[in-house]
Amino acid sequence: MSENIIGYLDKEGRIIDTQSAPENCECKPIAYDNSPEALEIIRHSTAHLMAQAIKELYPSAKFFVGPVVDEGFYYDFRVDEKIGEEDLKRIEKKMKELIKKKYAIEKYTLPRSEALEKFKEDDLKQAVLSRIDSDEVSIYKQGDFEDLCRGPHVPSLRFLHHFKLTRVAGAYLGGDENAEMLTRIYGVAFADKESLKNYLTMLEEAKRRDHRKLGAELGLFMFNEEAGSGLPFWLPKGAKLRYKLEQLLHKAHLDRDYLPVRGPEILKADMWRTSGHYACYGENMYLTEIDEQEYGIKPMNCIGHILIFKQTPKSYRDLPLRFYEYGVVHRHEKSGVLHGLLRVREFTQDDAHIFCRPDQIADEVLQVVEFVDSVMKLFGFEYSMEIATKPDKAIGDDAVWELATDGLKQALKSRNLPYTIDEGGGAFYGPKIDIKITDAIGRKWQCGTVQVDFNLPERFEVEYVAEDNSRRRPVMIHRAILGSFERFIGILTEHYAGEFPFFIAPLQVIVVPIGDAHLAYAEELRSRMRAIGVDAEISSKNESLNKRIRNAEKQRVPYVIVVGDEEVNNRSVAVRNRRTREQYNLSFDQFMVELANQLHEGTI
RNA sequence: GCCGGUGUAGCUCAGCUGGUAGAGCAACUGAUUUGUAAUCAGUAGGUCGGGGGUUCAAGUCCCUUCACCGGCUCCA
Repeated sequence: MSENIIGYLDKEGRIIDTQSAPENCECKPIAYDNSPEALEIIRHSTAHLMAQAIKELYPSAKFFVGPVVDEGFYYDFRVDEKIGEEDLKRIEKKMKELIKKKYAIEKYTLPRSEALEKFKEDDLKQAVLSRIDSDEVSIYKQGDFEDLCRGPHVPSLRFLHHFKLTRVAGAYLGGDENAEMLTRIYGVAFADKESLKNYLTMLEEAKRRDHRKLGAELGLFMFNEEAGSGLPFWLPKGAKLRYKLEQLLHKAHLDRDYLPVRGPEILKADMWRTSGHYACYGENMYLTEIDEQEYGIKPMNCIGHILIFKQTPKSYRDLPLRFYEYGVVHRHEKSGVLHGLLRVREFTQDDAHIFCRPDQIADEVLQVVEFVDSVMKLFGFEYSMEIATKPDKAIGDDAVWELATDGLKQALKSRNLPYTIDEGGGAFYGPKIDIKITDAIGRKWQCGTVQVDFNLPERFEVEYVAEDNSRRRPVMIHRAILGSFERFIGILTEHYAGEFPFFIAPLQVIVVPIGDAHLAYAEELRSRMRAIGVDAEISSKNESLNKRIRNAEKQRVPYVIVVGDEEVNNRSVAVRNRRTREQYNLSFDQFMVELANQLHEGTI
């Protein structure tokens, strides 16, 4: 065995560790490096090493499972003591001590029945065994620590060096909300020091971009403890940013033949019974009573649009009919899931419902997908699409679901658009395409969604008159591009690290007059900029020039312009361009042209 | 909702084993009128998240509640 080999890939592409490989295996060796296969082995073994360390520090610990996940690994276990962030350092230290002992990692197998007997005192191991079908199970042993495990593992602890335990968490046994909660520790591991360092740097970068931190620094939004959690307040800068986004998208909707509508915030509970929300979504709804009648605050906007559609008889000539609304919705999200602007209890969706004939579905879905594409490109997001199918809690026949799901698949296939399947992830009334965007530092977020719905039109007896004068049922396509303004602005803030593109920046230009003598000129510049719709402010407080420039830069304003004697005399500006990080001089008229061009970039 | 953690001036934080609060920045006032990332000086700011308890004495200990943070489950 070569020094550097930690496992093999067999013909089917499965990873086999050195402990399991047969003598004359015709397998491809896996070297100790950062390949996905090698990392899988390294991380899994690091999880075991962590378990061994935990067992030494907390002898009462019992272990459940310790798999490899996206960026690292975790191990779930039960322990009498409370484990906090500080304890991670102790565990890491113990892990390093264990490495020095250079234990080999050995494997042996047992018949299932013997394993059941061997672990009869350990209910968590029993739980693991109950999830395994095979008659034979494997045990890995390092020093005096052994664990029921499928592998793969590195040959020896001496291969483990570059790891870090990142967080402690609680996790339900088997992911079941009603089951016991175990302690989970997450960690990361790499084959070399540099990769670990890069990963930790990325975490720092994510922290630096955190929209909650930037939101406070830039004066975008706030929350108020007394007012209630999950209820955002938009501060002037944030409201401006949001307003610009709304305007931009409003124009885009009008260009695409959408019609603005608006429904009420609260509807009688019977409406929600008809729609199925009461039964399927009731636990997330805020209900109240008015004049002895039960009402529900809307968690979605569909009903309003349906009732507006039904207000007058519709002809096939009216279809597709596209209603859109910046719909404020309220959802009782569990307290523990609230997270800045990314998960709140009151939010505004850029929601639309397209009423169309079944044969128009594919076209409409594609148009929405193209709409999404142009918005994502505008903000420089990559994205992927996922088709989510019928969930457990759902309304409507399987046949209808299949029809709708096929419609979505066909639309994407017709343009060779790639997608993956999220089994059981659909809305209760129909399947959907979820759009997952990838931000500047590689994180994925779900925002936009397209949902095909045959069920609500049925329940509300929505119809149109066809060419042959018969009554037909339209299909509803629910869709959102941004998802919600709250979540999208949170993501945008992190994507741009607070340096928003000019066309949505809440404050676009700060004019810094060097002295009082230049104030009149600065004011003239400001009013001319305002006249073309540019948000400009003057920084004329009695502070040093350097400090005023520093403060302007900290606000991440796209342009800081400095004006003194020279500029007043030449009717020019000294520009600091935040995007290009350049400093240059322009006549004011030229600068105005530059601003107008930048404003125009926000058109889709 | 569940597990673990945190909560001191607008913000970032200090306050040892209980002896009734402190810094920097921000704010305000004055001086300074500045050429590209923090001018100097002074003033004012806190029922230590809320409520209850233990104690001669609580920011510090206990209970409870609210909010936030890291996750789980859920989700735009």
